[in-house]
Amino acid sequence: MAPTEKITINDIARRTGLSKGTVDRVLHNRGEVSRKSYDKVMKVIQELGYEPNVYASLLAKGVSQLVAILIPAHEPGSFWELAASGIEKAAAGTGTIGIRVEPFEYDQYDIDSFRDACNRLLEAQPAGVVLAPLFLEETVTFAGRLKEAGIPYVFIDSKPESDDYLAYFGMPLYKSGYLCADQLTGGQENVDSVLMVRVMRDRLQQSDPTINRRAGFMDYMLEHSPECTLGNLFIDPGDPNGTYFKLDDWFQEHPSVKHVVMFNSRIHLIVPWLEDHPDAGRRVVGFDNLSANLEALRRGTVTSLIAQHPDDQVRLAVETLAEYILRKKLPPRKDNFMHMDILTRYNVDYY
Amino acid sequence: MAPTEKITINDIARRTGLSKGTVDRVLHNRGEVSRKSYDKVMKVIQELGYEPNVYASLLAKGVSQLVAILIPAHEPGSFWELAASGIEKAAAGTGTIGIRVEPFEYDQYDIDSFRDACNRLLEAQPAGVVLAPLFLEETVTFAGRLKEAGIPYVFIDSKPESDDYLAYFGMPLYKSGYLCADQLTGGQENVDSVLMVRVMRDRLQQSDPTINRRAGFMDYMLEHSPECTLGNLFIDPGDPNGTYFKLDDWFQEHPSVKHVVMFNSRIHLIVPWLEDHPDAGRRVVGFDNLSANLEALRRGTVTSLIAQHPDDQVRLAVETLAEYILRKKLPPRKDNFMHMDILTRYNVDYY
DNA sequence: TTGAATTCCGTGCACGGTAACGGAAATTTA
DNA sequence: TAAATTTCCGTTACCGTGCACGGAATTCAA
Repeated sequence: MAPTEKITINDIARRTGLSKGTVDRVLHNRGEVSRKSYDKVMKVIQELGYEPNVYASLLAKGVSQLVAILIPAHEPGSFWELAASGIEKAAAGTGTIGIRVEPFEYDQYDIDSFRDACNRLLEAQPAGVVLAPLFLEETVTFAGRLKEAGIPYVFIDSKPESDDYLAYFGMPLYKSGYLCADQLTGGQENVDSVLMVRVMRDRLQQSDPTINRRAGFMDYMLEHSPECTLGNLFIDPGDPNGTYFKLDDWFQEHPSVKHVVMFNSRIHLIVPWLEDHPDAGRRVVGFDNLSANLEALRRGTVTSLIAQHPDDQVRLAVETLAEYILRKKLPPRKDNFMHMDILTRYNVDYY
Repeated sequence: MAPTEKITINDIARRTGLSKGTVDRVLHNRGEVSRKSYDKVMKVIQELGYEPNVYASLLAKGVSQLVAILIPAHEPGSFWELAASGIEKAAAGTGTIGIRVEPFEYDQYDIDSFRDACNRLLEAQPAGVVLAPLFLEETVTFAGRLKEAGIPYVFIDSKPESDDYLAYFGMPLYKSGYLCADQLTGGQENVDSVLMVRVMRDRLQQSDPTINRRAGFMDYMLEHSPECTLGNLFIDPGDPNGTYFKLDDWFQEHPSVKHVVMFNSRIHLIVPWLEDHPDAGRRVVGFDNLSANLEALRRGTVTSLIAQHPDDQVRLAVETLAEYILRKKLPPRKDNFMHMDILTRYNVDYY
């Protein structure tokens, strides 16, 4: 029933006058083949357009290949929990036949735990790795080790300057800031004041997606509301009370401000204050579909969220690796910028 | 390396004292097995938690299974072209190992071509079918034939009252109308006038998603802008000039109307008129990411689009069928309401 | 009781590829 | 030149299922 006769390793053996053992050796570059035979086999493979049968290969190999995922521990309600849910999806679907997926987690505030996770990962001898470069420098050196070991890797969320990765899946960060500004202002020109709530970062040398987002945001504002005052308020994610009082103080001084934005996934941190001080005309925009954020969106406290699909990023990363591992196929694009979802209270339910 | 020793059909044969041939016969219910042996085998299968090896199975069978897709012909730039693109995705990815995907197309305005496509489809003896119920009654009877033949099927886009389908993937239509209204008004209360552009339908007994959308839309308006006048204008998709003149006439009479909406994928039909008569304060909302619609969005003529993912619907439908065909696994949910994307000029580029 | 028809089951090959094993041929060494 | 290596290649036994074939055991008919 197949459109064309599937050609097998035996066909190649026959056509070259060699045995399938030899053909297998050239297919997997494991040496012990003379130059002449090698060329002959390669030629016939080209001519016939041979493609190995994945089932047979997997069946013979017996073992499934491991794809390791290196991400921060997914505390409940955090951004990385969303990514982790993609692991199950990737592991579940038929999309990953012959591939096992295993997460290696670390504390995103503890660089030693990161190093530790890297080592554990390498010991597991994965055939491919998915990783999010939180610790920039460490990630680059780790990528070096992977390269040395001949293990392909795919970045998600953001990526370092490196160039040896198989693929990247993430959000266009600058653009997301731009979109964010449009959502915050509702397309209105000449907004006169905006509050940007930011998180104090004590961790060093981390890759910070919010920098690019803020840049995009500010460029939009410059174009559409050049006179706008952009206020900054820094809060500490570990200190809810302090956050609350800081917001109290800030709005005491700027009572007329109607637009509030945060560039990371933690808009939920300021929701308690906002709900204690309701304002019908206020617009609040944040990022990412954490459950706490979604709740606030449903209640109307948050006007809209800009969400990426960390689970899809993981899924696509795994599928890309699977395709590469099982059939040595390179992805069509190295850098894959993914769609940004706009979430409002009216489309959040079927998310 | 596998977590637990994989148990095979031979293990079962040994444990039951029967041969693998017999085990195979009970696994596939193809008879010629005594009641006693059958029970014994089933018992051991339960105990050991046997799961067949997909590779070996596929390898032995040799042929991959066919999943047939029954959709309207995808004229360039039409909604169904988007769905068709999902076929390639489904066929390409490793997601569909062992599964061939083949479209069977018909003219959505010609019921005979639909019947014809149904027959061609059945002759191909598919192991599963994906279908969109455009011709309602015909679809129901066709579903009956599928059921009779023991072929599982999955609905996309919309679904009839039937209950024998394996799964459904589609948009929550009523909700999408609600969301649409929110986008059109930008969250403003007390909009005073809206134009709903509608398409004349000559085809009968078709399932029409726009009915539910309009209902959701009108309920939103009733809640937020009870005084709003909802104007209707019917156009003929085959007559661009007539459309243009009708819009001319209508806006002659209602020059102050700033809100225009369409409930199907053809907002692009009124774009020429809109661009000839620009209005900075106008808001225009439509559905679906046809390329013509996206262009209009980029140019700012259309304010926002509400898009589903017809390609994802097809992909998920195929994967669901694959999972069922290859491993007899039922989908976690029968009815899968999918996310509605809000597209604006600022997030359209990475769509 | 014997032959024929059923029912039920085991055997063995095929599917396409993997990789260990061992041996022939070519090359090097003494 | 014979022996010791090295290079290169064919053979073969799997991997877990599917399925055709044929035979044994049982039931039925005569």
